[in-house]
Amino acid sequence: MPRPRLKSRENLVQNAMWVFWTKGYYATSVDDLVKATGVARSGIYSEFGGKAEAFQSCLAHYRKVVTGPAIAILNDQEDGLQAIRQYFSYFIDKHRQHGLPGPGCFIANVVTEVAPHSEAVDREVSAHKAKLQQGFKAALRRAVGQARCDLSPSEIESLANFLTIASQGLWSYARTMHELTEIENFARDALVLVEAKLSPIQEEYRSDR
Amino acid sequence: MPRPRLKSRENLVQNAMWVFWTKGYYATSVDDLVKATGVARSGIYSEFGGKAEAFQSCLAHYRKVVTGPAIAILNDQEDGLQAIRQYFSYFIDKHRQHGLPGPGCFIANVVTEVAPHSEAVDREVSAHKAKLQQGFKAALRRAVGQARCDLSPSEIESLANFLTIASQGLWSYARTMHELTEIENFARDALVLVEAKLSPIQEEYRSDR
DNA sequence: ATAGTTTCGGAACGATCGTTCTATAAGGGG
DNA sequence: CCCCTTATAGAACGATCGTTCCGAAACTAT
Repeated sequence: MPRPRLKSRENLVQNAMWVFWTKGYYATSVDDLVKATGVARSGIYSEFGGKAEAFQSCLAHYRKVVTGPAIAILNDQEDGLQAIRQYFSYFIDKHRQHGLPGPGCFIANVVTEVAPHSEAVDREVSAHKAKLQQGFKAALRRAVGQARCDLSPSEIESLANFLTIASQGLWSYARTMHELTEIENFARDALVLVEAKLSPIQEEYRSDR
Repeated sequence: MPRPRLKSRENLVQNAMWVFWTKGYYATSVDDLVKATGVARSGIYSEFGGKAEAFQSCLAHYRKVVTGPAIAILNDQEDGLQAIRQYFSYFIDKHRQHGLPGPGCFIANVVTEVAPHSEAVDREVSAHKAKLQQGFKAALRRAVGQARCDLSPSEIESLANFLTIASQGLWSYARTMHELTEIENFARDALVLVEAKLSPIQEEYRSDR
């Protein structure tokens, strides 16, 4: 009965997400969304409700199609160390496709710009952080078992938390980096540190304080 | 001869900086600056030139009064490890004063929100990153000497780069953290990793790939 | 006291913001 | 065929944006 939607509606969320991701929330106008998506103003309002809700939907979409698969690698790849390696490779590949300076991680951008102003966004960010951290933890647990070293559960928890926050720094700076090797070097160094932690004798040489 | 400026002009940059720092660039209006600083619109325009220039001045001011002293600790504190410890303590103390969730690091906020849209801001961010990284490098060099271990210059460079980017993640997430211990734990874990790196025997147990 | 100079407070500008509304176009069921 | 529903494009809304402008206030040097 009704007039059929134009095909542009199929990719509405995907295209809107890209605009918010690269330009940020406040610097993106509804007109930007109209132009970038090819969907009429009313279409955007009927689909999302408003700019704030559109942003929220794009953020959820990002978690589903971008960070979801990345965290799945951490959870599913049997070799724990290899899982962490592939997690970084996943984002590095994305940045290779997008070109540098890249868009970084949508969530990393949102943490500083929007999360402090919106409870709903803050909850989404917290949920992501928890999922990522638990992914790192799962991967580290497997790595510890495979390396037969003696990291305690609380040490694994700490290291997972550290990796979560540290990689946030990487995806932030990816927005200003001009060379892919800068990202690759960080990932390599992170893995070297994890591997050092997994060395069975690390306890003997703890610092004195 | 002329009418004297009100005393509010003395703290103009300081107060304007705080607004940009906590609210971000696009979410801050010139009216917000007027209200927060107590300086008339014309005063702000005669002082800075415009909103963009005001932001640039505040960013430079932030580097002078906030990150400058922090990086000075890395460069001046004789004990290299202690220098890194005090660098983190410096920001943790600031967040203790400000309360949580805190403002994070102004520059960390700017990297994601503004740097991709402004060459001038991007240059300021790059300059900061270089200074911080070279501070970490100087502190690490002293720490290596004091621990009598065998880290190569390029390994020191890598570790300094890693710490620079990783701490960026910390100051980003500080905007959403509700417990000071979350920040303290990250700092502690970072130092544990550095200390592990400084163990003289770490080379023997390198991973196989 | 008066004239001169600069800041102050706030009105006013055009542009753009997010949002709402309206008239038109496009198909499916009677 | 006509009607009904819904999406479209775009006009229009009030609010707010960054910026400019102006009269009144405030202090000094004469």
